[in-house]
Amino acid sequence: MTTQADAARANVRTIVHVDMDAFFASVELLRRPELRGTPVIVGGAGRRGVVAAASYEARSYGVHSAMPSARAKRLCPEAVFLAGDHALYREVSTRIMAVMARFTPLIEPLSLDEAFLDVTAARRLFGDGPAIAAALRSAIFEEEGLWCSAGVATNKFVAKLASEEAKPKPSRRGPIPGSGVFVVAPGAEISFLHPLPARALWGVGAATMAKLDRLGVVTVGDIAALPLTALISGVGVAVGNHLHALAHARDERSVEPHQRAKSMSHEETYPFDRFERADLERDIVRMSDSVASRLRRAAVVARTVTIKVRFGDFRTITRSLTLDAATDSGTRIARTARLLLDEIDVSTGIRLLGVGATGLDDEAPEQLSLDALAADDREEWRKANEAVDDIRERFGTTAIGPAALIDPEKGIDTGTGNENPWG
DNA sequence: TCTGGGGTCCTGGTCCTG
DNA sequence: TCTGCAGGACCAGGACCC
Repeated sequence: MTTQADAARANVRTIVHVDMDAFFASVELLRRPELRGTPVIVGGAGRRGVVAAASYEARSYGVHSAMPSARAKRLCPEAVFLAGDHALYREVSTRIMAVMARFTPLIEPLSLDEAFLDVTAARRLFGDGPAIAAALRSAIFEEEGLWCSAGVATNKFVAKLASEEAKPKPSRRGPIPGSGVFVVAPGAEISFLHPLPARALWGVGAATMAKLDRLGVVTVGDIAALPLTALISGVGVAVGNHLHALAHARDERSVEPHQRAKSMSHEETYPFDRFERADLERDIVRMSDSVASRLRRAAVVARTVTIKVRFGDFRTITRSLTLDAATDSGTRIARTARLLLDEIDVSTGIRLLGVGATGLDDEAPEQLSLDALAADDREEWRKANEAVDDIRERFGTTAIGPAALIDPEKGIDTGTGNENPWG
């Protein structure tokens, strides 16, 4: 454990990583308290669903997130499956982030249930890093009834691994409580890191671990002991440099509070493979509309439209097209996505379809477009889109949608410019 | 066992342009 | 006018994260 004076003397940053414990499952238990003590699994219970979150009781059976739900059911037949309510999780997450904001404005959310906080300046007001982490943890529990684990260290990456150490551990006799807060004192990073398995490093997944295996690497310490050239020849330049830095506890990244999204997408796996192009085209319209709506809500426009197709044999391809001018129009995105889909043979069956937008920018859309709608029409459609967004804001996302989604006989936008899927 | 959804980042190939 | 080269943009896929 470090003290405030120690940290100040060392003139180092104090980073706290906060990670909610089994977040989705814990939120569900708040409104279903009768399920406490029983294994709860949040995720798709359908044919092709996977586990989004599992309570520690479920984890003691070997269930973990991203596991196919069918397998989770076999491992833990008595588990209660819940569909999940992302709108609720988002609401709770917003309130939790507000609690964090009382300690520091330097908060970088990683997801709904995780965030980095730079509390270096906050130490003067609230005490040292461990004290802040403990106070934060108590405040979140008092106000939301949810526990989190916190890691305290001098950089983001070590703080993240530290929060993992603080977490409860599943066991057959019930969850074993964690310490709640785990501190890696300045100067103790190497002795903390080196015994950990190499897989613990951010960026080491199955593929990279297989390459590291061939280099005889087991622990983080093994990576640190390798010459950089050997590491690079084994895993590539970018990954090699990255892992070499992490294994020596070097991570200079700052906590970035305001990160703009770089892409937005919507994809769906079908319960059964789809073969009909007309079905897929209707989904293209629906997904494009959803992506465009999110772009407008975020006040950004996209230059590149991407579709993702996963075939029945799990082979996955993407196709993308960069527009001459950025857009936030569902019509434009759908038209582009349909052009991309036209070049794909769907006769073997489609398991997943997705539409994405990348190359996001703040600039006004369609300013330079020559082939898009005439300027007056664009203005009309902009107003129409704004009206649609307004209706959805007030009455929900399903209150209004493209006409092509209502009448399957009618067909959709044929891509000639003035036609559109809305009417 | 049969593999979600929404993201980020990296790499390598191709094409275009100066 | 042709060729070679370098750099950038675009495209596709892979790996990884929560």
